[in-house]
Amino acid sequence: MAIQRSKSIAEQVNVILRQRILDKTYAPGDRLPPESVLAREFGVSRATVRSALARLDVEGLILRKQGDGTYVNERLQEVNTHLGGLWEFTQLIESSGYQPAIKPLAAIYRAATEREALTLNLEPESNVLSLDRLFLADEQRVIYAQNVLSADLLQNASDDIDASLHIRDFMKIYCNRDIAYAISQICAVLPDDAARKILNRRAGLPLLQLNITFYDRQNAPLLTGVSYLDDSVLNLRLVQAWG
Amino acid sequence: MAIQRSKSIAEQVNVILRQRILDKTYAPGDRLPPESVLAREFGVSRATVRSALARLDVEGLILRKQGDGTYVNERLQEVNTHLGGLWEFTQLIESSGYQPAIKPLAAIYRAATEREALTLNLEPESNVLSLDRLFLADEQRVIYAQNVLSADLLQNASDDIDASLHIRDFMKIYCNRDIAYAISQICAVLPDDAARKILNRRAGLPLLQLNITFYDRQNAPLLTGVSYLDDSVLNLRLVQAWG
DNA sequence: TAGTGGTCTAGACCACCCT
DNA sequence: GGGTGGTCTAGACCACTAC
Repeated sequence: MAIQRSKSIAEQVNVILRQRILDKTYAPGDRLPPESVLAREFGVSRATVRSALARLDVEGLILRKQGDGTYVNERLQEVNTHLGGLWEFTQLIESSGYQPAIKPLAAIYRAATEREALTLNLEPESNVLSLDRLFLADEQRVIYAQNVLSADLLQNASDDIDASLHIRDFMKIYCNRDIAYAISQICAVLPDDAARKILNRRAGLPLLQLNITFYDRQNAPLLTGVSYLDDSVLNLRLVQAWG
Repeated sequence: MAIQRSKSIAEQVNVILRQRILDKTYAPGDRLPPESVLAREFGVSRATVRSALARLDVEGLILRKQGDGTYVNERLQEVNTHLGGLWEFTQLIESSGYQPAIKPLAAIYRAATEREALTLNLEPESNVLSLDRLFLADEQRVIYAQNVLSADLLQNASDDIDASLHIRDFMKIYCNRDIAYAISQICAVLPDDAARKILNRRAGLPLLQLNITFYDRQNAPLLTGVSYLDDSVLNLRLVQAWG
């Protein structure tokens, strides 16, 4: 878990508060100390504390009541992800209580399909790297992900690519690119035989299909892919705070 | 460009900027004026402008680049929702380019099922109001929603309930309750015959199923339901900004 | 009424990108 | 260097809730 970009003060406060909620220093249903008290404790301004609390609010971890106080949401034991974490498959698996693992199935260079070239803004038939990966939750097969990126993006075109990395780390290490946002389409499908067998799924049962394309800050498409998610194992529970 | 004091200033600035993006005053790919200029134009502080821009950023409508500027995301024509709008079905339909309509199918009182009583924190067999509604997109049937709430919540227990309201307005008008957040589960299912026929769907085709429960700020469950979504008509396209 | 979160301000400094 | 967004501060007032 090498993210460690808790650089800003607000982010650090966020981490501390989250930890206190998780280890029940602030127990479920409890009222947190007022923002002014937290600000004094951490030696920061109230605005900084509010910035940290805002994230916890969006995730549903806390409930804020004007004129009253801020409370730990006691209903979040059963929820395994908030909306922002939808595309972090390993994190999704982990927060469902499983041990995540990524098993690379294939990493091959080939010509782009028409759809891929269009999505990635490439010339037809351009050379792309195709990554097939299987996500495991406690040895159970839960997500089958097929991703494609332009071969031109790869800087260290070594032959031994570590396809078990998080997609974000993969893009950073091999392409020196940062993912800024993603556009996705979610639908229900009956998987083809290949996907069905890889996920060890009985015929006739539907799966969730996620078509995801990642972009960088310059709005250049970096990577596109199709993922199949077995929702019989992985409960996709989301919490969404109301604006 | 008068700023009214009714809603928050940041919200009004947000609406104005969103409008300018939609009507192409700020065209796709364009750089927005700097925050300091916007602050001066609206006569507000830079923090307020930033608060307004933050929402547009989360929705993917703009891309912010440190040291450079803020740009209109030119890739958002095809996206019909951001994650926060997932549970606003009419808004979802509207932003897909269709005319939304809610057709009430049934509004009956009955005893709660075991699952419903558990979810809503009710005594077994409590009296509940069951609302069956069909969402139309340009006359096409796209979402079939079955919702249930405790009969005790209804204050004006009139016989003529308007079930064509948005669920948020419904809770406000008939129960005087505000929805604070929702916990949902999303999965792919083969619908039973009833749901299949209501949505006019061929047999054997999967649908998206959303199990949603709404809560208020006091963390009391207000309403729970199951919705079936026809993703062949309604493309569920989401944009998710990366933290 | 006292205390809470919600909002807004004015100003400061930093990190980063451009030329 | 000059300008941009990113962060943080100190202080103010408002809206709401509990008592």
